[in-house]
Amino acid sequence: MLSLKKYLTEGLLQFTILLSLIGVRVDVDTYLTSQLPPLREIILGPSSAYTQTQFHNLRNTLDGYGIHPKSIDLDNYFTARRLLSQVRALDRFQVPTTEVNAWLVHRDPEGSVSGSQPNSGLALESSSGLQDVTGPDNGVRESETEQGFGEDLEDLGAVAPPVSGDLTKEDIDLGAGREVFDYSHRQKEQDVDKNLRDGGEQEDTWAGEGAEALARNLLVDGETGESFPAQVPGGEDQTALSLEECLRLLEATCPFGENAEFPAEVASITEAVPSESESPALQNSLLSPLLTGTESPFDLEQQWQDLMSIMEMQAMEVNTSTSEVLYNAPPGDPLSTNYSLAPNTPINQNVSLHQASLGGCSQDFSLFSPEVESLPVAGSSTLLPLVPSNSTSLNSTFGSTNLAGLFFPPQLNGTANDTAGPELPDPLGGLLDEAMLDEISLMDLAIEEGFNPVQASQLEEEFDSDSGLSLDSSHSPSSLSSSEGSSSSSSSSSSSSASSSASSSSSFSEEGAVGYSSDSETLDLEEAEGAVGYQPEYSKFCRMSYQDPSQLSCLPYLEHVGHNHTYNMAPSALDSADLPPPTTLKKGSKEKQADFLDKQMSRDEHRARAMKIPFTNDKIINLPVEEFNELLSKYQLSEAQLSLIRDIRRRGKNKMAAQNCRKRKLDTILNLERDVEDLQRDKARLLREKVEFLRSLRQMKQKVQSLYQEVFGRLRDENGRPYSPSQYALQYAGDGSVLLIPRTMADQQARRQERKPKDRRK
DNA sequence: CTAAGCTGTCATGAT
DNA sequence: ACATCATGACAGCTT
Repeated sequence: MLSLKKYLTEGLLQFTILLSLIGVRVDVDTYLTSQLPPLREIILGPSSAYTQTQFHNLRNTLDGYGIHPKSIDLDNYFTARRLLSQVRALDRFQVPTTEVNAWLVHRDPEGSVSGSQPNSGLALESSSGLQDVTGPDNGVRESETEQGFGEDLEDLGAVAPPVSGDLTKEDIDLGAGREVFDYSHRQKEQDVDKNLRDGGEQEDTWAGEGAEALARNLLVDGETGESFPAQVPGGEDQTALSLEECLRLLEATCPFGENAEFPAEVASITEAVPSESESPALQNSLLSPLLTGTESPFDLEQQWQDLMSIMEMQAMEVNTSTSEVLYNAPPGDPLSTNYSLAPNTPINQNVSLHQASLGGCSQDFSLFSPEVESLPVAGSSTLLPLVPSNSTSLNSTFGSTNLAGLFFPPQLNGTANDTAGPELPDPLGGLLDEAMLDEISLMDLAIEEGFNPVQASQLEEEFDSDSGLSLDSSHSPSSLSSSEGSSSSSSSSSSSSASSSASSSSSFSEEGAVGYSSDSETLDLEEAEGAVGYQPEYSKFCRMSYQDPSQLSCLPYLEHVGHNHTYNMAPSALDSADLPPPTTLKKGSKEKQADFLDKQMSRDEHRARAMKIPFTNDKIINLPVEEFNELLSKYQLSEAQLSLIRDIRRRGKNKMAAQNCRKRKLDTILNLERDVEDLQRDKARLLREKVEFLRSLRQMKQKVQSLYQEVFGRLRDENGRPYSPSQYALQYAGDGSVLLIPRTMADQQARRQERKPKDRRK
């Protein structure tokens, strides 16, 4: 019993560590990158440690089957201890989205993560498979870290296509088997694989033991997890119970004391694991061609789906706030809930996408390729030979807990495609299409700009600066307008956008101060004239029409002018007729000056002169009503003069109004143009961020997957034998604890969860 | 000579 | 009721 307890404790501890890692965000990278070959190997997969079978074999090799836990892996003690410390740091494991979000925020260096990701779940066992799988990823990832955004994109999308193309039947099968939803399908595949590799020690066909287990589960089915152990046959039941106890103990104390032995075991395992990437270069070379072209779209698609899934998960969490028992927990468990939602959930999406890719179908498929290919494909290829049972078991377990969705890339969940695939398109189709377009555009932008994920912030800044440039451009127009001298009421336009405020404000102030420059200029000229040359001009004017300004001789003309359009022609004709002859022909510079001034004068000014109006048009137009009335009252003016003055004032004001109106119009257009540009930048930025988030999410999923496998692989029953992934699965309870339950039960719960969400949605 | 743009003006409605 | 503003529509002028 003691030994059993130790084993259980070990397993629990490991699992706890895993969970903590998941929740806390362990630095897998550190382990991987750092000089800890063993762990790295374990995570990355080539090593036997990763897979249950492998681990088992390893144990046999090292210590033999019944080896005592303590003797096994003292080496790993430190590693385990480190993990444990991290775990302790975490209060409790919580799979919920919150955790996921945290990951997103604290994204680990891509290089390290990426290295683990692709391989994590799948590729562990077969060296060749591992090489294939890991090689590409590693190469890509590494390059990714330092490379630009485009490369990231490539990384995301690039890997998939090649892999898909290379996928063998086995791969496809694995993908299908992986699917969380279709458990039976998975099981069968798993069984087959196991039989081939492990000799099907514990694995029974789904129909066989699985059916029984299912039946038991049904009995237990229970809403209460407690009953569960009883359902499990013999040792399994005990195991489950013991696990529960262990969990409690862990939660209560989480001491290392007894567990010390077990950590050591972990360490040994880690060491045993081979280096992750043996043939990265080869992989890269193979993949590189594919990656370049279509990767980005694929990746984007995938990420988009991931994002969708995250959002859904969050929503689900909110909905399913109620806590649930560990065994029955599925409904309460956010993950499980999500899982149930599968079709709509990210997981489902992934699955469907994955399938599409596998099927070699349409664009969707191609889109997904990046993730799918990178992880799932590689994993599948490797897994088929090596870890059939593990992969399937993992899938099933994850599926039950929703974690599957998180952990497993679309490919892993591949089998789900069959079921979920069809459903996905409907809800997501439109969005996806849009998203795809956006993403594509984003990609274009990204490519054009060549920004890296790492450089996202920089890019944003650049964008800001760009916006500044745009502002400048906008400024130029505004400045032009200001130069034009209109006193545009830019206030309205400026108010439209804060960004524009700077430019608009500047223009505004100028405008406000100056008013229409043209007007001011004219005014200046006029005033100058008024001081010096007004009379001369006037006389000159009057010569033509002359005689008595006050008399009727001018009136006809004035009347003519007074009329709307007709007057324009008449006066101008008069002016032209009158002025040119005297001035141009015989007079010198003075004449020319006068002529120039005349030309500068507006029609109304000419008219005013013709009418001998005693004050400037500027005053007529710009004086306040009161002052204007006073001014008029000071002079005794004829009706014609008064009429002309009113018309001049009216036209002058209308002229300014028109100028303001046009300026406003122009500003509005410019602001709209700038707004469009800003929105486009924001859109591009958001898309980049989305890509980043999706990438980090994927990495986290991979981490979780690898951790799950690692923990599960270290679990031992009372006999010191590893648990069969096909028969057992780790399930996360709402309270943060982790349970080892029969796969049948897990599957059942998963199905239940699936139904609920669907119903709810409908 | 024509087209396009700019500007001034008018008519009209809103403030 | 009046003054002013805003704006569409026109027409003339300039390029």
